Amino acid sequence: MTKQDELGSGKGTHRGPAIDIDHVLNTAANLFAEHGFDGVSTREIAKACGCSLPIIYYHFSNKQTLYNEAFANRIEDAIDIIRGRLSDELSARDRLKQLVAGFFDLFTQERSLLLLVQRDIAQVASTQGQFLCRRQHIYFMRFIRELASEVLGHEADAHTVFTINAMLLGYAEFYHLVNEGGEKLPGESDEARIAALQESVLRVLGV
Amino acid sequence: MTKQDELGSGKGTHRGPAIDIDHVLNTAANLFAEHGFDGVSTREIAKACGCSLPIIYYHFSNKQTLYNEAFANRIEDAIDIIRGRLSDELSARDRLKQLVAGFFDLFTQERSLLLLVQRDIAQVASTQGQFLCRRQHIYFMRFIRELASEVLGHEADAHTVFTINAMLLGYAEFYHLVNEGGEKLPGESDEARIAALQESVLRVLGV
DNA sequence: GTCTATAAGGTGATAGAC
DNA sequence: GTCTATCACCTTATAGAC
Repeated sequence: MTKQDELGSGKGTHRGPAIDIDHVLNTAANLFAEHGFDGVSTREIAKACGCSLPIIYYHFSNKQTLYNEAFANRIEDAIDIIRGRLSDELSARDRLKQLVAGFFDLFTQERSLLLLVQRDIAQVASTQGQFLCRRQHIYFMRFIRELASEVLGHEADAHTVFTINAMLLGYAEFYHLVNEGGEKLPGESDEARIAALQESVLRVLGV
Repeated sequence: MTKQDELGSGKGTHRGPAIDIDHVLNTAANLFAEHGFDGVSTREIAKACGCSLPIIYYHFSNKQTLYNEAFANRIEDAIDIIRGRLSDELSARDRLKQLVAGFFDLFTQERSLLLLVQRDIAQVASTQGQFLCRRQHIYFMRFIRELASEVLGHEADAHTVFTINAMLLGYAEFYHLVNEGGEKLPGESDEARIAALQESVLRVLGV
């Protein structure tokens, strides 16, 4: 929400901005994803951004705010990216398959996105955090329910939708776990994995 | 009662042990689960245990060691608990259903166990941590593969096993997320959820 | 084995000069 | 807006008395 002025709107007497807000948000998101909120210090973030610590605090009131904005900045477009890949001309079944493929691509290719979501989920389930991606979560579940219902020809029940959602997230988690862990992923290529995952989703739907 | 510990073999001139190792491990596991490795200090753990900080360091060489041992202590019996619930007399299909129910019960009833596993997985996928529950993970996947193969009558393919595993973990994660998040879980009771989850697993298998 | 006291350094955050 | 310097506190870990 709080997208900054970017540049140029200031007093104008000084040299150009020494800090690129978008760069800070991206760098912070990556570090938070890797090490978690408590695992990275504001000093480390400043250093990684090539700027001083106080300038961070000048633009973000505190560490939590920086985290929240970095998180939002990284995840805000995620749903739109998946949605943008759907072509309306296809059948509901094929759109559902595209949805699965889009989710797979997004969360396997951008590891930091998944890590942020993972940490977000874990925090909600422990310290009653705020569930920063609640909006996206609800939206995505509704999305699946609509497509699933269209495929089925009747309203999909809550449990099936819940399970499909869980399967997709769990799959992405295991994907990175197995991959970075040095073990062998199932299938020969990501295309084959997507096809198999789509097949599994349709099976859970019973079609 | 049973556990009071075996270090009475020391000098013997002092009063009894002021520290219960098992209590420390349990307390530490709970705190680490809630707040993560970096989110809790050794001081907080000592305080929660009702003992001094140095005595922690006397028994555990450093914080990481305490974490590893607390983690191991909490997760070591997990697989056995699930396995112990299986009765050999049943069909492979029913044993697979029991496996799913056991997994569900274990990871939904003991939230801290799931949180530890979640954090472990996230860490492997980021800082190349050690994957503390690697052994259990491999064991569980093999377990599923064996039962699934028996149900199918032929060797289950890697992707199906992978997906089922992912579905079970993702389900448990979402269970806590939705539950603590104040939203409504699918189904009317855990029994109904288990039944639906078993059904989904069998559908993924295609039986 | 257990304690008090403390070392050595990192943390979030800010004051104040420019 | 951006910096240097700094505050007050917290961190992991240990030394040394008992």
